[in-house]
Amino acid sequence: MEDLLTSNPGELDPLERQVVDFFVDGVRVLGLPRSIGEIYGLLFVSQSALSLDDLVQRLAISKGSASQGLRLLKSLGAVREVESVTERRTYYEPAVELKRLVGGFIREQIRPHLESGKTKIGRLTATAQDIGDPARRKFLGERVERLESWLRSGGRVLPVIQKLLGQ
Amino acid sequence: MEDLLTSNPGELDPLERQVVDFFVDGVRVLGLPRSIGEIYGLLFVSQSALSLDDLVQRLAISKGSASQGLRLLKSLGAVREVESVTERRTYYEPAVELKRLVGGFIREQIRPHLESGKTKIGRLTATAQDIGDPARRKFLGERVERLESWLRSGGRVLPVIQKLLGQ
DNA sequence: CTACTTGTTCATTTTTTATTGAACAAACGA
DNA sequence: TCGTTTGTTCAATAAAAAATGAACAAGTAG
Repeated sequence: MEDLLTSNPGELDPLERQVVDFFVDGVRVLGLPRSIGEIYGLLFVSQSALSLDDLVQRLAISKGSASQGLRLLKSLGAVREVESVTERRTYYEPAVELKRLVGGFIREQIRPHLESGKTKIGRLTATAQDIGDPARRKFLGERVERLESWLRSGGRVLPVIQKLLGQ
Repeated sequence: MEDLLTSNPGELDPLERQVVDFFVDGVRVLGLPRSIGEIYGLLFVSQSALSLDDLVQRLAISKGSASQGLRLLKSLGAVREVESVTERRTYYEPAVELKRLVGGFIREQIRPHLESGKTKIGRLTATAQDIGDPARRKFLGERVERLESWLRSGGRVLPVIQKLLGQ
């Protein structure tokens, strides 16, 4: 009933398990769901590209999870689609260059927050200027100033991180 | 029934609300619970130090949340205890130097994961060496090598971040 | 000693987040 | 055309994380 030549036993071998768990823990630090770590981990340890259905079978996750997980990983630039002339179905392989991974994460998960932070500080500045008590207004002005300086620092540090990890 | 002179109305004014929400969103990016953002935010916008009970009253959170939240913030170096000779109870004020905040976050939330990552890669290396098939073993050796290089990069980048944010 | 204040701990409950799986769409071939 | 394969969407459910609040400890004052 089982084909020993395919790498599709419906269960991970110990090494695969270890690698997958490594990435499950890894993505938790980044605030991403475990399925993301499982998918990326299995691709990372696999010598050949895998299809969505391979992931569903081997990780025992739902098609929905696999589909959504792959979408996020693609948006991060962490997986690539492998074109096949003969096959209709899509295969995926991991991007393993740290530069690309970090770049995608910064672009998709960090920059948007810096941007919305700037907007919110703008509104904050406006609200703070309406404060009647001068001492209070001065104090708040300084605090808002501080927030702006934090965001500026963030904006300056990100490119440096990317440069340092470039290769 | 209500004392208009104390800053303890049991409800936040619009500006305080805005600042607290700013930090609630901010800490979510860092993977910390909202109560952490609420507490730090209220301290940040307050001109005088606040007690645990002040936080409970004004934010309408439980004593448990306030106590645990303050503990985490203290461990991050994000709040300071203010000593008072006259008062028995402890008051808290926020640390507002980015250097200190980032340093604490790296020390408490990032470094430990890098360390445990190193350990796991050690185990991984051992497992990979037991693989029979030479081609497979070679492939896995390269991938594990890649993981090590990621962690090395992380270890190199963190001090640079800290240096850049040191004012 | 008792009553009160301040704060911590942790089992339970609530809230939030992730996962599932059924319904659907699109592409293909027979 | 209809049946099959491949993949997406999203409402319902399950799992994980956070917040609560009661019980407790330690200190203080009367």
